[in-house]
Amino acid sequence: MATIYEVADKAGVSLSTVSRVLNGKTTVNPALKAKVEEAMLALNYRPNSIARSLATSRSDSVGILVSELNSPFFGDLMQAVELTLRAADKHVIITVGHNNLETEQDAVEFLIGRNCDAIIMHAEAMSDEYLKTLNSSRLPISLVNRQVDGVGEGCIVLDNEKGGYLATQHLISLGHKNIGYISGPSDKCDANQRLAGHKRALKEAGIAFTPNLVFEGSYTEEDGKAGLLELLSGDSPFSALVCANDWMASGAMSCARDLGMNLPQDLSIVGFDDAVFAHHVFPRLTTVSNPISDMAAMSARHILNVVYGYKDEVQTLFQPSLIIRESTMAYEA
Amino acid sequence: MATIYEVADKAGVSLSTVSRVLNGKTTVNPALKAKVEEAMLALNYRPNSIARSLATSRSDSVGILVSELNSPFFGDLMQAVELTLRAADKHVIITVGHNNLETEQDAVEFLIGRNCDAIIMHAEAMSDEYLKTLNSSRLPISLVNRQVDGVGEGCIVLDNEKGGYLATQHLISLGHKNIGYISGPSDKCDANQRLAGHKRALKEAGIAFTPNLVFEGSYTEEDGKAGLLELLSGDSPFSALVCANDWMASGAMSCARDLGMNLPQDLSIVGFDDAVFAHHVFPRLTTVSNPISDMAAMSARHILNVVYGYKDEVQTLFQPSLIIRESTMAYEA
DNA sequence: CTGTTAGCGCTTTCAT
DNA sequence: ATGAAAGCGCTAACAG
Repeated sequence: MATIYEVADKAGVSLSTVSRVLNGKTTVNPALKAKVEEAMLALNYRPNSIARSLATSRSDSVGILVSELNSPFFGDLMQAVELTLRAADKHVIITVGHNNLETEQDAVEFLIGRNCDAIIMHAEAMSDEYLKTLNSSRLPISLVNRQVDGVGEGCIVLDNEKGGYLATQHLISLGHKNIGYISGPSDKCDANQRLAGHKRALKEAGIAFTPNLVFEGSYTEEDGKAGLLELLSGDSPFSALVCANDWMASGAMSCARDLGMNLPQDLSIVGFDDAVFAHHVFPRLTTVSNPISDMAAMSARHILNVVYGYKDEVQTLFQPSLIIRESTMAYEA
Repeated sequence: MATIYEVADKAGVSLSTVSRVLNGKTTVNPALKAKVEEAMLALNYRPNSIARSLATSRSDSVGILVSELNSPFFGDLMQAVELTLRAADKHVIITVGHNNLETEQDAVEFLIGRNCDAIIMHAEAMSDEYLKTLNSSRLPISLVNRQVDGVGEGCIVLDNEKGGYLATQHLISLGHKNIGYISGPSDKCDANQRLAGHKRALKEAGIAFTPNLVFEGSYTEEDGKAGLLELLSGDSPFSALVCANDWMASGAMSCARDLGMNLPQDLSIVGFDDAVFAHHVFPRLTTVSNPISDMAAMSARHILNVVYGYKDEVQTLFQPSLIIRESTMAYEA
């Protein structure tokens, strides 16, 4: 790989001149500039971004931290961030936290070591403290799906409470009165908010909340199944079920079918997230949309503002909306 | 961030000593070593991998090039590579090619500029030439799902022909004689191989190949629909359909249902890849497994061998297998 | 075994 | 507008 020296040599100028045409910040004599460009072409010169990064302690790339690489949710998140940043000529460095504290911290240190200009993350295990400290160091962060005081506009969140409300309210409007709820893990803030929304809808409709009718899962397909089984074995009957995400809804659906139930006649089910497969399941799943792509893009935009001097509006709170498909129907006595 | 100088200072040694304990290649006086480690701890020292990379032109990280970030297929690929490499303490830098020549080349140059020690890629647009050149430069590459002479063991491929054969053969064994085929784009090698397998199964069973019964799509859900419609409008009836991937199968299935067909009674369908959603569709999809995770992991292992001195066996050809679910059934006259 | 000294390829004052 | 020179944080000969 040709270096800037060789280019300077070939063009008969100093390396600072080459550097200048490279960065285009200051003006360079057109004639020299042409020579330099010619030399770069001839030598097939590619600037070494490592060297540049060492010299500037910038890198024109932002880190992303996701929990998993192979989930539709994180797929959408990564895709949106990458697209937004690519449009601004920034690169993206993806790391994985595997939902584990140590791995998440490793990932962040990797990114710091790589001179990332900022980090966009979906951190599940890290403490608020750590995140706050991180953000107040010279490395801006943006948190998707998590609210941490002290990170301010960097937090891009969904109104989960509203989503939970929407799901349950939909069922109530369909005439259901006994509604089961399969929740996410209670140490996840989004899970609690969704559940809170569920309770609010119940309360608003004058329906008493029945603790027996909620099962706490961990967002997996298996837990959807386990949850349904558990709820069914209890002594509180129900004609509808809301699941705090689509995976659990899918698990509950196939379990219900295995049990010989007819969907949605015997049980109305609503999910949450509108994952890609929501319209693949049968019956197609009524769910609450989670505009993760928009949120991720916004997160990227915030970073663009903060570190690269852009001046776009940023919206920090996103609204979910109900997507009615075929997995829910009116209550039949 | 503390530098190696400050550590050396604090520990009262030279920076080379610090460098030595850092890399652990040569022996260092235990007493000094302890001092250094203490100093590192006190200063919360983190080596700057950029600087190290500039000095060594190595980076302990390997690049990955995928076509998309948000597809189950590439999700599995990335996940497997990341896991394998993480276990060997290597990092991964992911880039996206968007199925576009220029973007793919950009991505590769980004990776080169970042001093990646190797690249694992699923390159769709790049020419064999380019790939070969790349590989013969000092940067080893590994190609998943693509065979390029000159890259040798770096090519990790699936026996696509076998897969196509399996799919069709399954249908034939079920008594079907008129079998539609929705193919992938004919400029994709895997698509052609799968089709070739289909033809072989037909021939072996003494069934004449009917060009009218094949539709060329581009692996999208929409094309599954378009394909079915096109085939249905033709004058060659068929009782079964093989789709060259699960997306198209899914599209064909929902289209068929929209048309009022009963599945699988009116039409048996088999897919290819065994994507996550294959068991979400209804009826659950009979398909051909594509062991992409294993292949990706193998690809990583090959890189580990070539650039980091590991000595594992590598297998370059993988076999697909038939996964029978509920979307296919015996032919009824 | 330890310290000194050059770089790695580029940016960035500082003069000119 | 251009060039010379210092330095980003680290590794790797080379002496000692």
